[in-house]
Amino acid sequence: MSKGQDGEIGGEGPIVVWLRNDLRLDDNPPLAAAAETGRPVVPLVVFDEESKDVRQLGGAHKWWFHHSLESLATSFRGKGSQLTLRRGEGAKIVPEVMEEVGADALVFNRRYDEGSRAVDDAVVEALGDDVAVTRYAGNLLHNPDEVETNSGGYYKVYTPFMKTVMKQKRRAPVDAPSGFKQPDSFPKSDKLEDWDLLPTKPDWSGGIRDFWTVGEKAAHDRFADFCDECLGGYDAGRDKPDKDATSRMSPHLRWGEISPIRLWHTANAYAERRKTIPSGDLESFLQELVWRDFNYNLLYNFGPMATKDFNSRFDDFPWKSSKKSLEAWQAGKTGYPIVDAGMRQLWETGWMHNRIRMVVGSFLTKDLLIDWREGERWFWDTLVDGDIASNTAQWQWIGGTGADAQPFFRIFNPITQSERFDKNGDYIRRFVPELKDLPTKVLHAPWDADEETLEKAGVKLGETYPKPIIDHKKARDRALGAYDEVKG
DNA sequence: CCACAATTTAA
DNA sequence: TAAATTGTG
Repeated sequence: MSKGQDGEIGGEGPIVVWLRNDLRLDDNPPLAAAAETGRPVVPLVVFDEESKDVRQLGGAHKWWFHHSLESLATSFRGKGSQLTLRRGEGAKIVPEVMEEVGADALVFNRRYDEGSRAVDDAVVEALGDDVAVTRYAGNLLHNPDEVETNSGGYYKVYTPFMKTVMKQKRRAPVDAPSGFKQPDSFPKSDKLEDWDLLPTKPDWSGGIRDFWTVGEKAAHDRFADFCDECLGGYDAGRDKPDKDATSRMSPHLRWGEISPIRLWHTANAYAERRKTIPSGDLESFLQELVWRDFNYNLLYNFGPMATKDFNSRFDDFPWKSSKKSLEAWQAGKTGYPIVDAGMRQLWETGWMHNRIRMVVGSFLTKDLLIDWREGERWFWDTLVDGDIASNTAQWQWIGGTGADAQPFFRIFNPITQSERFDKNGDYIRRFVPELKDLPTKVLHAPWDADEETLEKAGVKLGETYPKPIIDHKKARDRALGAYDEVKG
């Protein structure tokens, strides 16, 4: 059985390409390698809710998954091929499909979380020795076991990891195959509609639909626009939630509609061509891609991350469980406009600006003292980009429990953050419309406004908009006190 | 009690 | 966004 990303594909019959978080034709190494052999290619997607320890998709995930598959199926049809959809346990379904088409080779991109790795190993095990399996590394800049410290370990700190990655050679992107040889007959396929991935009554997906275009082509188009309009000035622009100045590649990367290697090369080539992009802006963008690799490095080399504090000192941290506070946070009704704007953006669009993710995360874990796992779970359920590595790593970062985390005692002041990053209040006004007529100087902290100002804007605190559910100063002191208990 | 408007809610 | 629920003349 062959292994590794440069391995030849063994066997001589049809090849099954098992697609997972790589729903694309461009820069997809196993797909390209399979097409290149000239042997029949069978692209397969398995919807697996049965294998143990695999995290179930959240609602927003499912919406994206549906539309991404629709788009991918169209792409394959355009190349004279056909995407096969099957539902069930990976270790049962993959061998079944291979048998059905007489395939003797299986190729796929590696996955890095424990649960998925177990499924992949179980599939390989179930296939036995008559089938050649080749695993590729198509979804990261580097395989996490290929970025080592000088002493042969793995990085727990971002900056040295980033410096090593910047120096490292990485593979060049591979173009989408121009076509695929068909098998004698394609395996039977489920109907996408039967997977029930879309919400029915009520259909809550309108806000998401308005905000996003799903699929490989949309990802490339959006990124081209981003390079034209936002790459120059990215370093400062990315921190302004009221501007549309981030790449918004996160869901496309999450589902693998575009690869990080492709983004890396496209951004570099663009900056090369247009000499006007300041190098610091390009660098900042590339470093965001490195953060994604760093998170996978943590997950793969030190996981699990969704459940266990990276820094075990926090295992005994006195988190509070308050259903009421958690629900107010989830609903965007904390009484802190910047926090509420973020939480409502998430609910409406399936996404939240990264700057604001930090603000709401700090508020949940430090002001409300609620366990970061609660926040992580909510994000997993509501984000279209909820990523097994980045979501967990970022929650541990903001909660202070992670590797190279924000120190727990660094507690964001939601008012200062709001004034600094949403200076004109456009972001708040967009997502918290009941405050839109307040003058900007009181918008960030409406409880400080005088009666007349509130009345003129039609705001009645406690009625049209909540009073703050907690006093930040007191909450800050309480958090520091709680931290004393575990800081040792 | 209805017709329609306004508001809430749904992963 | 749009269905479901609540409010109003």
